[in-house]
Amino acid sequence: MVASVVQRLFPGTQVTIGPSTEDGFYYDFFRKEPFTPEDLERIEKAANEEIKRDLPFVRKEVSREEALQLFDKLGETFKKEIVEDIFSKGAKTLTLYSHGDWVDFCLGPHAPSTGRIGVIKLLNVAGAYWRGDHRNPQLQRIYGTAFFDKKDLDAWLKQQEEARKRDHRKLGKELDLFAFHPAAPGAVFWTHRGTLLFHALSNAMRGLCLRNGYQEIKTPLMFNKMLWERSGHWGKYRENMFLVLDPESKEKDIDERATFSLKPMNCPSHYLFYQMKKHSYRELPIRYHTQDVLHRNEATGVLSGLTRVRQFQQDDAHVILMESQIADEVKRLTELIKKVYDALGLGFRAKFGTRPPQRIGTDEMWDRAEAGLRAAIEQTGVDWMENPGDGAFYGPKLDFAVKDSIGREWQLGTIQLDYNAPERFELGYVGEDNKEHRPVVIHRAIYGSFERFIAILIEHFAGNFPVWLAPTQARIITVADRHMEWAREVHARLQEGGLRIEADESSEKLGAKIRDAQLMKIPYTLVIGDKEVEGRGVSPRKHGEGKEADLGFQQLDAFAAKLSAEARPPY
RNA sequence: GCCGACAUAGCUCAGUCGGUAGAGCAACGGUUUCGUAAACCGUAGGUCGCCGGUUCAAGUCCGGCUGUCGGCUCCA
Repeated sequence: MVASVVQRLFPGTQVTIGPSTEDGFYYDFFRKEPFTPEDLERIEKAANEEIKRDLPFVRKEVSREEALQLFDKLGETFKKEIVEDIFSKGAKTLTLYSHGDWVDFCLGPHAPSTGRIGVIKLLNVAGAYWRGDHRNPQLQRIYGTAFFDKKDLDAWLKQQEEARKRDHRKLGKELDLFAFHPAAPGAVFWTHRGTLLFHALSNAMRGLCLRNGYQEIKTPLMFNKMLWERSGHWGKYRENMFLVLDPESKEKDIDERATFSLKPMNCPSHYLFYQMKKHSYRELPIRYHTQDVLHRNEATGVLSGLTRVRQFQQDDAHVILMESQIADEVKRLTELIKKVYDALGLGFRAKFGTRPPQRIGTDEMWDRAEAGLRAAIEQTGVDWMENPGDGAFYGPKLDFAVKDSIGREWQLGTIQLDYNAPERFELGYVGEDNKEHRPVVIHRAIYGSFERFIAILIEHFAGNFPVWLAPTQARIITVADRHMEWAREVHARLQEGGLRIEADESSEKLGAKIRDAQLMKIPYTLVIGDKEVEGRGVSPRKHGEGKEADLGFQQLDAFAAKLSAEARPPY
């Protein structure tokens, strides 16, 4: 119906496709002039008037010839292309739906009439490529949604607005966690508070890896291009790599001038590391964990807050193992991921990417690899779906995805089998038979990148971090200056216990200091006045509103023990 | 990279028709010493993202660039 209104208001506009989405719909149009925000308002108004006319939707089945003739007459070249497609895939007829004198095809079903639609709200307009291919003409996509009545729409809009309040970019500024500067697009400035949060996560992962048979290593950040040629990155990934060019070189070709590249991934350097010694089958699986900085030269248009950056760190690991160990290892990994996500309360979905059309290795190998992954995921009981053909060319994978506050799904953790790398790098181990064998590699990350993971966590907790993650775990505030001495002692003693404590020594009133601490979403505010000085204790106030917030007087040692317990990572 | 929008003080934002930039908070100085979400008075703070153009005059209009945002493509 929106398309019919667009064609009436903007003659000459061609229609293409207009499917429904999770929370609304979009329709792609081909028109030279861009739709302005004002145009959207006009379209929305006209569409809602059309609803009131309550025109019936009429269904009709037509043959290929009839359909082509119809859309040819209407001058709808994009529609004709889809019609051809539908019939070439074996359809016998095409279902048309019309209302008034406007007609489109659709599998249906449709509502009986336009009056049933309720209320339409157009949200925004964006560019999109015909058939999702950037070599094709660019279309204009109008996004919108519809509800049975205005009240539901308003409620939904309000909810969207609430979600935007927990946007990590907004909270990152408000809670003083990170910043960006035009001088380094896509690279994060972590503030002290943000760095504390980063390290809390990073150290928890270190501990987890240490307890699960990993060795943490660090490898160079920059490598001679010969390494990338060997790994295949030079051929497949070079446009995403930051290259170091030889200033002396007179070569025009950037390929020839390049000498080194910043690493976009850790894998090749882990293979080099593995090869520095000879390995026995008894050592396998060997697990290397690295949290080094990576650089990927992402296209300007895709950068977005912390979720898509050019410089980032992963909780990356590569497991080198025998094929017979895959099923067991994948199960352990899936359980590890589940443990971490569950501890944080993150709802996630696993996506099982199976063999793509373009791939290496035998079908028998893929059968084994996919079966191993499938068995592992089924045993752990996590929510998963199959993404046929979404595996990497070198092996199948499991991706773990979580939604952000506005509903966009981001891939975080991943488990990928790799049969290609061991060949390229000629990795080997000495087997029981005293002969050289080829191992398999598993690439895995649990957080994915710290940057993206932190973005998701900020939105998930709306900035209200649990004590173990909170940059400041408690802030000390005094009622009057005469309480400063005890406050400083409390500060020092808690800090000595390894806790992240700060003190507000300003001359503000208590209420103002409480408010400041609350706005920073600090888990505990420790009030110190006459009572606390005398009793050698503190009066903690838990973050959040309400009468229960004030926990009342507590001895310092008792509170310190409680806070320390809460400060321990849950994994 | 492509399409569109946006860019004003540290932050959030106002700035009408083109006539020489403003608020609140934060900061700084002073006063205040107070018991659970904002004490009071004062001061300072700006190359209106950058470059160019139109104009007697540009935050305002036009063009280019950079960055950000919403999508698309991409995402080993």
